Amino acid sequence: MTPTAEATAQGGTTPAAPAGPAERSWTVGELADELGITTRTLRFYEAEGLIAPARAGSARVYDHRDRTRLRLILRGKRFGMSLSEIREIVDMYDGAASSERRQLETLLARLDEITTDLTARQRDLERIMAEVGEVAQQCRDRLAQLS
Amino acid sequence: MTPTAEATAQGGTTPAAPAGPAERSWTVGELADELGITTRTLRFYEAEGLIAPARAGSARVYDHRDRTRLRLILRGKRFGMSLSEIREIVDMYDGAASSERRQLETLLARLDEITTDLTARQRDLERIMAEVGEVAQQCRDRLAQLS
DNA sequence: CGACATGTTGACGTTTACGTCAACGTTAAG
DNA sequence: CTTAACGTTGACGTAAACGTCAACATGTCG
Repeated sequence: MTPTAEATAQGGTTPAAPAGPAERSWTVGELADELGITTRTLRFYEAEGLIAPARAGSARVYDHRDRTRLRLILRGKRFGMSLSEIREIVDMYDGAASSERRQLETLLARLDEITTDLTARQRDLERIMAEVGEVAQQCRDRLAQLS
Repeated sequence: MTPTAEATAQGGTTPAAPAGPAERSWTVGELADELGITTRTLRFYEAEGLIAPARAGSARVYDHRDRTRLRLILRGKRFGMSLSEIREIVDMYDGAASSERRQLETLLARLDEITTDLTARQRDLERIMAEVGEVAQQCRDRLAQLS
């Protein structure tokens, strides 16, 4: 329904648009390509409440905010967070604009926990890198021994 | 079968054993408790070829090497590696004792790749921490505004 | 000697994070 | 107007990483 004037904001560089900072938008396919994921994944994340792109009729329309959020999500994934953990965090980005003291305080407390966890992970990472480095050194030593 | 003299190495502190540095060993349950995982997980890792504990009859007997390896495995898991990736790495720990030039060289190359990946993850982590820190700061600002 | 704790091997169930169709609507080109 | 490209919503399949349960052996305490 309503297929009237939906095809807005397309031309990359609107020459001299006086009242708009060239609001770029993406389709599922475009964004999926750019992020190196599939459209299925994007729809899945939406169903899981991780993102909520606008719609042009029934088609999804992603903006900069969505894109940023997605990159955050993928970054979280890359170092082992589950989608529900990620959702918890990205939801906080919205919650930080709250104006209720109680809500802000519990949010801050949770952020502290997360920071603690992240710090621990950082240490884990350093240890792993150190150990990988050790093994590499052993390799080099052995190679040297083989003159 | 062969349930003869298997119950070795039990008493924590053999009073004055002259020729042994008190080789400690663990049962599945003990090790699972210590590592905060279940016995099922330990058996699963074994089936997947990640560890190969000794046997006393049919019972599994883990030594220090197994325990170290397990901690490595869990460390890897904690920051998002799959079990097959982990297996690849822990196998290298054994491979580093090789004496074949070719093998050592491919191993070193792989270790370089891994290091690159780990470095990338480190950056991801730093970014996430920075962003979480920003959100926390926003919270504090808003709390301050509520005087 | 019987109960109980702990071990063993299957075999099957479950959750997460998507992949893979199928069936359909909508512009864009030829 | 047909075809093709891209979008939509289900519905079902799947691989990884265990959990759960059954059926059994073994050692030990009272």
